Amino acid sequence: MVKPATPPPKRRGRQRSVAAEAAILKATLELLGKKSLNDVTSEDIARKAGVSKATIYKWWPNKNLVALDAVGARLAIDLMVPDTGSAKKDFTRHLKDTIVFYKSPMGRQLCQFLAGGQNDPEFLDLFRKRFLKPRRDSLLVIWQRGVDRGEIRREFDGELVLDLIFGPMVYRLMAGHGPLDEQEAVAITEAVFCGIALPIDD
Amino acid sequence: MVKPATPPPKRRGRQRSVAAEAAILKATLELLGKKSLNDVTSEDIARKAGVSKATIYKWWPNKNLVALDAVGARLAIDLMVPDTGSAKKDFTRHLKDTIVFYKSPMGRQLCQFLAGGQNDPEFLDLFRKRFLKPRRDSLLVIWQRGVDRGEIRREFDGELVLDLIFGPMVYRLMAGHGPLDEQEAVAITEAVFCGIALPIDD
Amino acid sequence: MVKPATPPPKRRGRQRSVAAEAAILKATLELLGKKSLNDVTSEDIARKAGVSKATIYKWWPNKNLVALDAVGARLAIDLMVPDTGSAKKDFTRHLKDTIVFYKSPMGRQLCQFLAGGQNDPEFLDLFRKRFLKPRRDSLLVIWQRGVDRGEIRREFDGELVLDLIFGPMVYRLMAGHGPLDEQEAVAITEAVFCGIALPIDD
Amino acid sequence: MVKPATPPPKRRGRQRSVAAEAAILKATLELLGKKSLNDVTSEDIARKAGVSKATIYKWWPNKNLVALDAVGARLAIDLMVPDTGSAKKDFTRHLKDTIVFYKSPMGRQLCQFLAGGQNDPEFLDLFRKRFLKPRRDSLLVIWQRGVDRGEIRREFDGELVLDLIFGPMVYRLMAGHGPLDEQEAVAITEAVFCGIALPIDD
DNA sequence: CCGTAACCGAGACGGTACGTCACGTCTTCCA
DNA sequence: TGGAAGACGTGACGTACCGTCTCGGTTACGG
Repeated sequence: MVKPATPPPKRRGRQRSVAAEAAILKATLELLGKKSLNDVTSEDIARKAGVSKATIYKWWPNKNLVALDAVGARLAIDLMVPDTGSAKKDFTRHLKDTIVFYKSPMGRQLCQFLAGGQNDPEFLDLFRKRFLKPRRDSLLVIWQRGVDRGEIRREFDGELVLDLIFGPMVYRLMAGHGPLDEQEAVAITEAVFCGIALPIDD
Repeated sequence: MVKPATPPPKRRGRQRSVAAEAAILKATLELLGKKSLNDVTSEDIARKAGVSKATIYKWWPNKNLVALDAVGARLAIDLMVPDTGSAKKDFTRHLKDTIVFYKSPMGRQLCQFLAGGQNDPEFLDLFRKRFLKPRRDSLLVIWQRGVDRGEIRREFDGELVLDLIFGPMVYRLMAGHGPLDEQEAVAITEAVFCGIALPIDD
Repeated sequence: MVKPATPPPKRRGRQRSVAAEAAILKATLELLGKKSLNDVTSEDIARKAGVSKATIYKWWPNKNLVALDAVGARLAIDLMVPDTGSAKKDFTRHLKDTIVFYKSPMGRQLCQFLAGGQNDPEFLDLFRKRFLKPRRDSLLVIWQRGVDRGEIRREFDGELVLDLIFGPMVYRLMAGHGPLDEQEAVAITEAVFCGIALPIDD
Repeated sequence: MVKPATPPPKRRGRQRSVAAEAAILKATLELLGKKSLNDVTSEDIARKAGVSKATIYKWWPNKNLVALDAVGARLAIDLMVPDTGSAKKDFTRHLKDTIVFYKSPMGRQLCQFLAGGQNDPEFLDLFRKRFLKPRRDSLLVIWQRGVDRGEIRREFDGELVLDLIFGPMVYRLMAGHGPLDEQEAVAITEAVFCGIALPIDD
């Protein structure tokens, strides 16, 4: 799956089992709903998927990448970006949704992956490419629209804007040092858009 | 050390070896400069400190908490907060310094700890209490001064302000999806203070 | 090996490595020739056998039972019982051989096992079943022939006869309080067969 | 205790605590009634005796020798040898008593010591000198009387006679492969005195 | 009658082996 | 020839007991 690329052009012998792959991803996803990434063992996955451990390692170089695919495949679906006509509203809306999802047991994976990536640069890289990048690219659309409509100042890089908005969420998700709910989402976008400085209304 | 609490004024029996504790923390710190937290084994620490593994486990429930103490003890020193007369300048200054430190090999620990904490709530909790909290409390002073001087709007919670400023840094440190240097530090505080929205008026 | 029971006619998956098992037993045997049973560590065995410690513990519950199998497998070979036509000569002959063997560095295992068994009833039980019993059963043949030929009084239990002959040897082997050589072997069987009492010749 | 030898001619400083020593021996003895020798840890003894571990190691080189002293001190008392006028009766009587004692929970120490001695020649040596030798010397008296009275053939060494009688018991105590009771005691001495061979004459 | 040496309890220490766990690889047989 | 079963080597884990070593404090001799 990591390198699906070209669909197999027909090979001799038994063909790769699509069922096995699906079972592996499904099992991984379910397990990740219950345990943290590194409490899920490769044997857990194999057993639950009714699959051999060797089959897993045949197609993925390690456990983490299985999880990445499992979560990635799933989230590819629900990538939809609001378009209310206001960048601020769009960001607020998306931030709220994102927070709700990532706080759910099924959604802690973002943190798990970031955590896993700290000890595995290769994995972190893939995580960015296959997980983060697509989402961020979608969100950049909001930013671009905002800039185009004259809602957002041009001098700030789009990437930076995303980090200004989602960085605080990521921080709180990972460190858990403060509340994280719809109210915070509103406050964050409000602050990012309007700034925390008092107008120097001399 | 994890629970030093009240240092008992006089205890019977052989006193806990200060040398051993110091050696453990020192060794841990040095090892953390070279390897990631979970590549440092308890035996590494024991060997390098010239200490028995059992001694480590007598005082710390696991390796992570040793590392926490090691780093904590060290950083307790260099907690100093700028005071230029401008909250924005103070935050910018501190953000720059912090970025430099956390990007150094010796400073990756913040990420390691956040990563470790994802699989160990108890550890995460302690990390917040003993590592995060003191730093944040110090930084709140900057915010408070800003509010008092009329530089910062009262309606934003101080904790939120910290996350607005440091969240983006944490995010980039952990995910590595974008650059992180002095220039970014300036851009972040600029954006957080002034907002990314275009003034509507003209 | 500890519970080979019925060798399953065909099993799925990778078969248990005969080479590994043989290497383990061989290594154990060699180590036992040099050190006492409890100076031989499981890591010694693993290293010398080029095998993982986990593999050892997969098949044997502990080190002692490995040793038991190692020695047992070896001694299964040289179980041969003399048949000179005289029970007394047979016993004497066998006692001599046995003494020579058990006094050799490679043969101290009987004592090691008896020693180990004092702290582990389960091990002692297995030692009896897999080590002692077969040897004693073989030796009972000598006794039976003696009874059949009218050389030995019927009123003594065969088991008791074995203990009368081998008990003194075991005692001296373990306690080391007296010499133990061919001469003693002769004296023991002589005494056991003819008694130490003076005939009341009147 | 191990080397009391000459009572100290008066030393400066605090005197050795008789109470501590007694407590250690008492505690050891009680623990040996419940657990096997090497399940009794030095800390068990220290705790139960209300004594410091260092105090133990100050006077005894290791745990086993403490146990030896503990048991030795106790058994020094009940060394009494029957004198019925018949060596065979005397031996039978003593064998019965001995079996009863050694089969009791408190009396398993003989086996424990022999077991412990297999890995510690020095300990085994001391065990022989301080435990075995005195008992055997006492029992030799029975043998000597038997010889003097013309009950026992002169050509057998006294030491050998003891092993003929007590070897089977030791063997069964340690290996547990056969019953051991009064009946066996009678059978053993009967066999040893009269021999197991059928008289050839008729 | 005071100093000092030898003792004592408590308990921390370095060391060594234990048996367990998860990883990712390898081997065998079956479909 | 792909895949399930499952055994394998590796290497870290945290625990247990050993016998040693400080501590602070307690006798009791000898000056």
